Amino acid sequence: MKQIRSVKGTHDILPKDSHNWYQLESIIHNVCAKFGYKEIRTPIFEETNLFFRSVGEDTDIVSKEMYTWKDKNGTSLTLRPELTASVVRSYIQHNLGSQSPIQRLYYIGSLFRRERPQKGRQRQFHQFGVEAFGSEYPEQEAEVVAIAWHIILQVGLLKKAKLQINSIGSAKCRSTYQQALKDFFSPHLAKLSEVSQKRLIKNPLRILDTKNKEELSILKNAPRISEYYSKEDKDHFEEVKRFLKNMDIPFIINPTLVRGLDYYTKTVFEFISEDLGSQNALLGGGRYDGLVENLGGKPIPGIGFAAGMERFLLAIKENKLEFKPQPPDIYFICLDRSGIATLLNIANKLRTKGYIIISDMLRKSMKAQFKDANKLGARYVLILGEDELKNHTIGFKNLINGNQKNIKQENIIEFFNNLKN
RNA sequence: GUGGGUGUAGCUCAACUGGUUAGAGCACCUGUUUGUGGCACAGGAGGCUGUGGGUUCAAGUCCCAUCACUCACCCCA
Repeated sequence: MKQIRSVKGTHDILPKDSHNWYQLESIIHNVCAKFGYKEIRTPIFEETNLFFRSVGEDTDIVSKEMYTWKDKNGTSLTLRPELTASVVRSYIQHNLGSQSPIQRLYYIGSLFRRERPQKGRQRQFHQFGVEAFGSEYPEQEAEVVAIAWHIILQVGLLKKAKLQINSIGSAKCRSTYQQALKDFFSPHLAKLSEVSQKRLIKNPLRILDTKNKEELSILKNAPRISEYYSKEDKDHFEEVKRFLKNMDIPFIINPTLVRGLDYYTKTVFEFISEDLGSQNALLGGGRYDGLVENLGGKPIPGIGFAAGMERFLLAIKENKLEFKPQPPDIYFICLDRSGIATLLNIANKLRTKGYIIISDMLRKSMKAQFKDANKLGARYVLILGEDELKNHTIGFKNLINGNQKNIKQENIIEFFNNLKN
């Protein structure tokens, strides 16, 4: 019979790795809490229309990468390929804006895109991200970037992650710029790739982040978005930069950074890491002042970012910054079957006091149990054998220095509490 | 969707131009120590060499197909 494997592009998170996920998640929760952001959890699938209207029908994500099916009642449903759309939907649906003019949210969850897997890219993958609704001011950019910066600091990747920022202007200046790009590229039409030719019509901005060498050389002389900023756009971007400098968050300006989703406006940014291979974006985001309105809400400005959990963990691993799993405090050894009930009872009492205790389930030899204790990194071993049972005591051994003594069973909790101090 | 690379033990990898029973390290189990871990030594278990076909006296090795994994393009976290 053919063995069933996990589906292409999906991965099991095995016990030897799961603690790394747990640690990363707890850093995310802690940092977000420091900024007053609250977690939001939305369903894993949505109506397909949500992504048409937010991400954009012409993007690759929507046009060829979504897992979409028809529900029994005929509605088209889709496994979410990104999370901003869902969060905005939820924000509008529950009228969160009326509870407070500022909504600071963050999320952690699975996403699905049907792409060819490669390093740092899977079909089911995980992102965390933040979304802040309500403020049009540049300090909101500063705050959101600072959250990203703090998380990167906490996981130890600050030296490896480079922040790039750009402004793609507000909707008005962007449309004149797009026209300018069309005018500029038209004479070079023949030299452009097929994809770029299509983009020239639909979304000329996207030509800017091409990797094609020939196109890059044409690009050198292309008009810059910065020449088309309105005064307001320009001032806004200057303020963002000033605030970041004041927080000592280093960045470089990348005028070709445009990002692939349709909804971005003004500030866009990415943290790049060189340890990720070709898919080098660790985290990316930007402002999306029109999105809430686009999806049927009030004209509320918003800004956020999304970060790849797998990419974070990959970079953490490459830099040997992996978290240490928590070892048990105590390994409880039983030598005599008649002692099992007593062992389970005492172990449970110690657990209610907060100790992590592991005991053998295979009735192994004492030697094998000691080996387990050592392998698991337990600090202490408790031993319950014939003699101890007879005398109502427990053998105690410190595995670090080898010291050993006998303790009365009734005093065991007190003994450990004193040990801690 | 397109292109390259790789498939041998749980993991990392050996096996000269095709040649006898496919090996090693790590991990696992047991023992040296009948109630004491790490270290050392000894032993054990674990394989349809991804799958199917072909060439050959003979295939892990060569050829074809297929599947899987992987990297890259496109695009994105």
